[in-house]
Amino acid sequence: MKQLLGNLKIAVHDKLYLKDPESSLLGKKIIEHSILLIDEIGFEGLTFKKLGTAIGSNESSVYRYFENKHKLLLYLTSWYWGWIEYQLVFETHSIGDASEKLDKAIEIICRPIVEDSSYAHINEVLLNKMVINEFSKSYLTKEVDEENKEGYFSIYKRLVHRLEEMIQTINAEYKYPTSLASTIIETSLHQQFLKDHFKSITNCNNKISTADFLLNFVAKILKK
Amino acid sequence: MKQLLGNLKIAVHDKLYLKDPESSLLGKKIIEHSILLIDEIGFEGLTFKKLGTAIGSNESSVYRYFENKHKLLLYLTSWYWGWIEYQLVFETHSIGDASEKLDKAIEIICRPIVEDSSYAHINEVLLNKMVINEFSKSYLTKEVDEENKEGYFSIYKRLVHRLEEMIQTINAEYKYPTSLASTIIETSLHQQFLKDHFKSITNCNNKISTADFLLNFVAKILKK
DNA sequence: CGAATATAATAGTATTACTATCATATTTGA
DNA sequence: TCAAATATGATAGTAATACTATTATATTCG
Repeated sequence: MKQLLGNLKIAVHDKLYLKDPESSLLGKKIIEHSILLIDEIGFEGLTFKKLGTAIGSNESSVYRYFENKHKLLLYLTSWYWGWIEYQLVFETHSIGDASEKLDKAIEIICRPIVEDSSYAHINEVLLNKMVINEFSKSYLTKEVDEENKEGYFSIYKRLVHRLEEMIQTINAEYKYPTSLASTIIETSLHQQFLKDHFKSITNCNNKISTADFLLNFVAKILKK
Repeated sequence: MKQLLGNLKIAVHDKLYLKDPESSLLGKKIIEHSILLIDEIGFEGLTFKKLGTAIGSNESSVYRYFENKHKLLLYLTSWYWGWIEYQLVFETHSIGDASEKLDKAIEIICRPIVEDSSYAHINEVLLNKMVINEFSKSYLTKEVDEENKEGYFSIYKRLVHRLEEMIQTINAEYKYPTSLASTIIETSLHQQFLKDHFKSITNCNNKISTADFLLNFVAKILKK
């Protein structure tokens, strides 16, 4: 993985930033500390003023990279899904059997994150936590339709379509491949959240993983 | 339904308000217009100042009923789940067959909302839209654990447990009844949202309902 | 009818979410 | 290498938000 992704830049929609944060040290510090700060105080608590202080600079420097914190959230979540997508594509590429392929994909989506040293400024473990807690907020807005039209969610949607294709290959007669694909991703995040905060309404825990639940689930649904 | 619920007050956790909005005309107007206003401008756009104007009063009056808009959101979503729960309990009560019972429950959770004249000040159609768009935001916060301990989410969790019980009755060997129950509710909201905003990643539309997807889904998962 | 309670109006505060301006440092490219 | 361009840093300012506090005015209730 490390070797494969070593020099790959995760391509995020370029209207999500004013200046590419990957293009400078300061930009990378913004990304780095936004993840750390959101983990500490939550997305609602984040302000560009605090983020400015965290990077040893001030508000105005952050505003030169991102219009507002909503765009920053879109940037971070897009990056995350892009990163997951690469792993999924590379790690399932050589698998011939469709069922095995989908299982692997589910494992990749659900597995505990390990840090990827290719991106030194990004703490993937915390970024995953952030996606679990904040991703929904990136689209549950009044502006979702415009922003969707702009293409801000295309990486996420593409990931859903990759799962959909696998599902269709396994069972072409199954009537809801797209919904099942989007449900897999949504459920992987939701059950993870429940495990951390509403233990009484999930069976997922340290012994039973979200992947176990989803693998069982998908196997039964797609059985002919 | 109307007759049954006619005089029933949906019981919402009493720490969610400072003064019970059901106890006065002004309180009911706050509830009524908060739903309308959130539909218009979204939860992020809502302020107590705007809400005050909407009810023909001002900010300070609203603050006498609710501490802040987060508590108002918790109140509204609790009320919604309580209302759904009553329907579910009454409408499935007399059904003997467990599978039939769960199917009915899913239909109730997913069905297009019709206004319930028992609660004149609540527009259930818009409230349902609000729950789809805003419910996640009520728990995706830094305070979720404390608030959960306080019992602010108990109606929602109780609803999940009602589904869980049905699932267990149908198939006692199924290993993930709680996760399946929480997934059903989450998916019903999520697929509805996708249908409205991300059509390309769902199969649900005017012809195929979210209930169709979930019914098919649950039947396969619980088949012995 | 007077006391208690609910509502309305106004004012004030700290913070947020920016925009604008200017100074200074750093890079780069002729 | 030096001037120009660009990036960063610091400060100031604004409208709006999310409240709290106070006082005045209705309303209702014993």
